[in-house]
Amino acid sequence: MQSYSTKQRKLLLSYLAAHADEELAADVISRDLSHEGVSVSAVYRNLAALEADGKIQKVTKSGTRRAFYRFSDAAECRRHIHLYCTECGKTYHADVPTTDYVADRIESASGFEVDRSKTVIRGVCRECGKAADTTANAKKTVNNGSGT
Amino acid sequence: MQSYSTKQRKLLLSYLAAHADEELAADVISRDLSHEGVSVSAVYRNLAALEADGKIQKVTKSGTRRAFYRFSDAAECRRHIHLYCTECGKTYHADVPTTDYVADRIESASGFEVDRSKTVIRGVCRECGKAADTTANAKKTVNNGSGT
DNA sequence: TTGCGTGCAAAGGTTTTGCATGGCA
DNA sequence: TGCCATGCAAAACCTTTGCACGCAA
Repeated sequence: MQSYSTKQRKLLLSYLAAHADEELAADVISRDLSHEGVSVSAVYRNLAALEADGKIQKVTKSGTRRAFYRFSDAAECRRHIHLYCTECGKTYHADVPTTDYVADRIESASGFEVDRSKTVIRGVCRECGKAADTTANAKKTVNNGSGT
Repeated sequence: MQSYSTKQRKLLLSYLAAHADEELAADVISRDLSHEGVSVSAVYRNLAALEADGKIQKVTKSGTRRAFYRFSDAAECRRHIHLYCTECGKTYHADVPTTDYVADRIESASGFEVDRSKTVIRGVCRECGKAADTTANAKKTVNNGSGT
């Protein structure tokens, strides 16, 4: 299947690049791009294509019905695992040595080949962890849901 | 908020327990449970509550519009990271030492506190990796999408 | 008895699609 | 020129909700 480089496609791509590592809702992207003449369907269609292509990831958030899309620069990001802070929503990059270390360890232990580009580790970043510690004085239990 | 133990709730819980680590669509759960008198709304409402409670996770899959839910036994699973094979859809458990190793490494390198119960590492399991290798003789490129 | 949970069906919001037209190569 | 991509609006779909009733505690 051929693929043309249309104005809409370019705009979407540059929008995504400008918002790398953020989790974006389709309607937000759509709204921001509508000024420049990109229709909702174009956004959805391109988003779907990019996702099928592995260039962006679709994620779900609790409490809302819509899907969110996350883009990261391929060359830059293929190498390392992402750390997503469930408190502030920011995404961090684990450094390459750490990533390699982690991936190797898992691969040698389980024979499981880690796909760095698709793996997102969830947890709490340093900043939010600090904040929580402070709060913890008053309220000891911070984030101890049960879970899997 | 009080919480009653209803027939539907029990059925859903035991259904989830019987399908631990699988990624289940709400309508599938609903269909399977409808025989025993659990309505769609009950399924959704309970699923939402369980998710808000951190007991199950909601995930998105590419190519479909619906949400999938994954349950794992809390006591058993809180300790280790999950490895989700994007080829066959199975979820594996990294052993506890490996999990600790990985989590510690990330925590010490980035100050990022890993939430084991919410982290799912994506990649290809040993079985599927083997299968791919065999195929690779004919077709060298196996799964090299770009990505983040 | 109190009030949470359920079922049903209607409402809701997000995402997908059909069709005619526009634009890239 | 040939075909992919876009726009628009309607359709589809999954999920959520309102309301009255049932049931756990």
